[in-house]
Formats: sequence, C-alpha cells, structure tokens
Amino acid sequence: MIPKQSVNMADVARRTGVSIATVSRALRGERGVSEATRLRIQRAADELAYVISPEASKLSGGATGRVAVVVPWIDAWFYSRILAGIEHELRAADLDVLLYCLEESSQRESFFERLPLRRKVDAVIAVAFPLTGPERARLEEMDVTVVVIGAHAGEFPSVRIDDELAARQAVGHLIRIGHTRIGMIRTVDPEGQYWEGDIARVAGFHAALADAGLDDDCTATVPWGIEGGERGMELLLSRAEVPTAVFCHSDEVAVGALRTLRRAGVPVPAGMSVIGIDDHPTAELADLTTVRQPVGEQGAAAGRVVVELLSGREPAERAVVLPTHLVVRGSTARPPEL
Amino acid sequence: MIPKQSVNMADVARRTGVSIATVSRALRGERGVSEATRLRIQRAADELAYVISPEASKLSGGATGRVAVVVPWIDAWFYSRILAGIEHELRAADLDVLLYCLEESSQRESFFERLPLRRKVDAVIAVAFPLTGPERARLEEMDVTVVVIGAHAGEFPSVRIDDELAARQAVGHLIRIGHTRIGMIRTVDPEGQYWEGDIARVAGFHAALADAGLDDDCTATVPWGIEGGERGMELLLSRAEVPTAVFCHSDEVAVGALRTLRRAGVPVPAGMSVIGIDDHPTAELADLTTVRQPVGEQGAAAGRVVVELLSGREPAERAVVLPTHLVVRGSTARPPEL
DNA sequence: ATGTGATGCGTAAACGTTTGCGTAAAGAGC
DNA sequence: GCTCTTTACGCAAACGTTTACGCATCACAT
Repeated sequence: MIPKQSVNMADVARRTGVSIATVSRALRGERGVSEATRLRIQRAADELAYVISPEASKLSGGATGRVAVVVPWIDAWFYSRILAGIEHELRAADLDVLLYCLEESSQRESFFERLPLRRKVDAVIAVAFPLTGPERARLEEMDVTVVVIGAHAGEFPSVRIDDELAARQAVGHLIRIGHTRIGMIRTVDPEGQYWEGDIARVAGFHAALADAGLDDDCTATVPWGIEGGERGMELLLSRAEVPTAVFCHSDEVAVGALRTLRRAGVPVPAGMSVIGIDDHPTAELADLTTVRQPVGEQGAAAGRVVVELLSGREPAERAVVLPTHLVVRGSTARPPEL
Repeated sequence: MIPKQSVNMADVARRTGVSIATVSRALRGERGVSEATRLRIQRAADELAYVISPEASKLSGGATGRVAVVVPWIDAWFYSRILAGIEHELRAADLDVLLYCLEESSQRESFFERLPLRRKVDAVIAVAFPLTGPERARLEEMDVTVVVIGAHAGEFPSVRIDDELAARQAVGHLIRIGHTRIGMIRTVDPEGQYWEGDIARVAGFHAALADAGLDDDCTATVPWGIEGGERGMELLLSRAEVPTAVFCHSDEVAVGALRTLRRAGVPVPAGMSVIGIDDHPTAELADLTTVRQPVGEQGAAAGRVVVELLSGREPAERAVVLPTHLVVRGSTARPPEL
C-alpha cells in the first residue's frame, strides 16, 4: 500500500498539541475553542496545506460540501449561463458543483425519486423545469435544501424573473408604437408540456392586449427553438388576419421567425415587427428588439441563497425576482398602416 | 437525532443472512462469492432500493464515483456542448460530474496544485486549455486518472480533432476555388497565451499555403470572440495588400469578421470570402462556410475513455482523433479577379 | 485416511471526521 | 470561602464502507 501522503486532522492536532476534536471544532469555527488556539490550529493547517476530507466529514454527520445542479439541457445559452453563475458563486464559497443534465421528465422523476441525494449533496438547485407534485413532495421529505430557478415551486426559495411583466414590457412596446394586430409564438417542450415561464408570458401577452382593448386570439404554439420559430411564423403568416407584429417566447424563437420572414420576402421591421425575450447574443447580431433578462445573475443569486441556507442563515428574500428591461433594436417599428 | 432512513449494507446483509463483507464483494462483482448468493444479495439490494454511500466507500479505500471536469468557460457553445457529451456518458456509467470552471490560468494552477483532488474524485477531464509543466507534473504524481480534450498533454489519454488538418481543409477550399491572397485571423487568450489548437491551425494555414506555393504573411492576431473577429477583419482590411479570402480561427471570430465587412460595405462572398471552424449554430444562420468538428462527440469520447480507465480496462485508443469536414455555405466563392 | 488448493464466507481493523459527554480550570455571585 | 456557571478542551463512539486475514468446506489426488 502506498503511504498516505495526505495530511489529516491528526497531523494538525499533533502539530498543535491539541486533540482531533479541538481541531475539528476550531476549523469549522464552532464555539468552545479559545481564539488563541484556534489561530494556532488555523496556522498549522495552512502550513500543512490541510484540507478536510469531505467523505469522512459527511460520514460522521457533517456536510458534503457539494451542491447538485439539475438542468434539462446544458448546451443551450440560457442554461449554460445560469450554470456559470451558480458555479462561480458556489466555488467562491468552497462548495463543489455536481451537475445533472436530465432531459426527460421521466429521468428527473427517477432522479428525485430513488437517488440518494442526501448521501451525495447538501443542496439541490433545480433550473427552470416543471417540478411535478410527487417530485416536490419527495424533495420536501428528504432534508436537503432546495432552491428553484425560473419557477416557484411550493415553499422552496426561488430565483426568477417576472415572466408576465417581461411579456407586458415586450407587448407594451409593440402597442406603444402603434400595433393593434399582435401575434405571439409560444412554446411547448418535446413532451408536450407548457412550462411555467411560457404560461406566464402568454398571460402577460393577453393581459397587455386586454389593457389596450385589443383582440388576442392570434397565438401559435410550437416546439422551442429556431426551427420552432420558423414554423410559428409560417403559421401566423397563413392566418386570415396576419398580424403586424409578433411577440416571440424567446430570442431563439424570434430568430427562427426572422428566417421565415426573410424567406417569405416580408421586410423587417417595415412589413412585420418582431420582438423576443432574453437578449441572447444573436439578438444583437440579428438586430432584434428584445426584453433582456439577467441570466448569469439568476444563477449567481441562486448560488448565494444556497450558501446562506447552508450556513444556517435565512436568506434576505426567499423569492428573488430580478428585473428585466426592454432593449430596442431594429426589428420593431410602427406598423405600415400608420 | 432523526432516525436514519437510509438503508445500508448491514440491512442488506441482515435480509440475506450473510455478512457485510460478502454484500460488499457481491455488489461490486468481486470474486469470492457464489453466483447463487450474489443473486440473492443483488435482489435484496434492489428490493430495499439500496444505494452505496460514496463517502464510506471512498473513505475505506474504494472509489468516489465522481469525475471532475475542468473547463475555462461554461457559457460558451463549445464548452457547454463538450460538457453535455461528457455528462451524458458519465451518467450512463453511474459516475457523478463535478464541475470546475476556472477561467484564469492562475486559478487552474492553484486548483491542480493544492486541491485535494484525490479526496474528491477518481478522475479529471481537462478541457482544451494549456496545461503548464508543473500542472502536468502535479497531475502525474497524484494517482487520479486524467483525460485531456482538445490538446495532447504528455502521456495522458486525449480526445481531440486534428486542428492542423481542419485548417488545411478550410484553406484548401479557399485555394481550390481560386484564391491566392488568403489571410488568417488567429486568436490569443486574455492572458496573451496562444492555445494549442490555435497554434496548430496557424501551422495548417501556413502549410496549406506553402503546398500551393503561396505567400503567407497575412495574419492578424486578436482576442477570441466576435469582437476579436471584428477587430481582426479591420486589421486585414487596412493592409496594403488586402486578401480576397480570410480563414478565421473559429466561427464566432468569423461572425465578427462578417460584421466588419458588412459595416465596411464589402460584399460577401463577392468581395471577400470568409471561412471558419466549428459549425457553430450561428454559422448556419450567417450562411457561413466552415469546417465542422464534432463537439459533443468529443466530450462523449472522453467520458467513455474515463469509464474504461476507471474500470481497469485499457481504452481502445489512448489518443482519439475525431474527423472534421468541410461544410460549404454562402460565405465563400471564387475571388473577384477570376 | 491424509494432504493440497480452491472456493465461499466471516471477523475485525482501518479510513478521517463529528459530536455527546466528561472534566478540569477559571470566573461570578454571595 | 464556597457553590454555580461558563469556558476550553479531551475521550471515545459513531458513520458505512473496503479489505487483509483466517477458518471451514469441498473436490481431488495421493
């Protein structure tokens, strides 16, 4: 057997002339250790480049120092930015990030159902997918702390934007510049489910139209993504009453819509205004008007909430709602009639 | 203290009437257990929904079941796709992914230097950043298995594309359609370092030109990204001899180059051909000719290599090189002179 | 009958922490 | 001076595995 080259608490204890128990307490900042010895221990630990063994710690009732992040996709702008925000914040707090990419709801279900989360992590951050009732119940019964991004699920702390407001900002812009026939392209996931964010955006769409006394039956439903956007715009163009402006669930959908318009020879914004949500990088490239949401910042906020909760403090707010705002570019203009 | 609701080996042992040791051996498929009892134990474990505690396992000399993935950025197409590939493959093998996003080389250095990797993970996958000599040495001396993506570092198994060949494919295309004055936009990282991939692409660029007997002093060096691409094209346009075609380090750089051209009123491809590498999603949107590389597949391949190594098998190949191929779109055409 | 290897399994000692309990010493109140 | 807390620390028992060792048992050849 190769000699263990890793230093453990016993080494630190020996070096400081105290017991292992005292080292444990000192290093975790527990009370019951004089400031003087705590300092000595801390220094010794630094000198030895000691790092705690998460295994042993967890095994004897401590924390794992790990947080699970569950996303439906990684290779999508939104999720990877969220993830970046989370990772940054958690690493700053010396927590490790365990990544689970669970595309299908059945995978998520079995993950929450039978996986021994409590054995692996101290907390779970669930990003932007619909939590089913059983999932929620399951999470509540195991004693991991949970934070949800992009949705509000039961009593769990959450971080999100106000999707309904964002939709109102987008549609409000279209109304202000004179549009009266406004369409929307909404999205469903591959399993045919509407996500909370989409539902709220549709609600905001309808509410904004209602406030302005406008008709609102002009909605197309497509799978999320660029191709969905293409299809959605095709659907809207084939209507009896073609709208003069379209509010898209998100920028990627809007980019698809723009492609269809280009192919159909409809000039943007002269013949059709298009607006999205996100401020995705390609929105700038495509000169797309949009409602910007802070993405990385949502991840970071969730990370901070987790850190607070794990260190026993109550976070400042249990439901963080970050602001969105309109970014006007070249894809929206007054309707042709005016 | 809340009663432990998690099943452990003792429970399985009791249920089957064997010792804990036997359960341990049976569940890991070690020899020394009759097939009959192994089956009984397996069934009991399933019935109890037993899952091993990674902490205890690691603590007593076993594996952690975790793999660290180190990337310089997450919120970039390339890395998030790689990550998706890795995650998918590792999850299939019941390994957990620990994500570390280390942007600065100093962070990476201290990560490899003082982090107790052996305490946390069984293996490390390093994605596409330059490993310094000390880092390499450090990794070698701790007994974690290492796999490198997008570079070849020492004796470590690696997964990558042939960057030089990819460059040759791109430049070869430009030469074949008649270009003789070809420029390149290469990239450096924020710390002023050239990455292995870039160096190889430059080499391929020069080699392809040399093979065709062409001049090759037309290179611009910029920071990676869209803005870098814009700047790079500005530099090339301000040359005494403006090239008729430009090979860009990657698609995102090429997109920047296209923006500068549009602003400068240079028609593409009539006035300038542009080609990139990657086949980034926006390459299709921007109608950009490019050399496609399999990105998610590189991650998946690396994941498979790790799985092989951790289960004690030697992987099929220690240096996996995945193929690239030309994707011709509308951003390249014969030069104006012809 | 005896010896010789396998084979199948149990015993018990790690692994490196956390934590309840015990205890000595110091300080506080009278 | 004597209790009564409080503080600072040590002891030792968990936590749930892996694994070196040891002991039967059995097949097979002597």
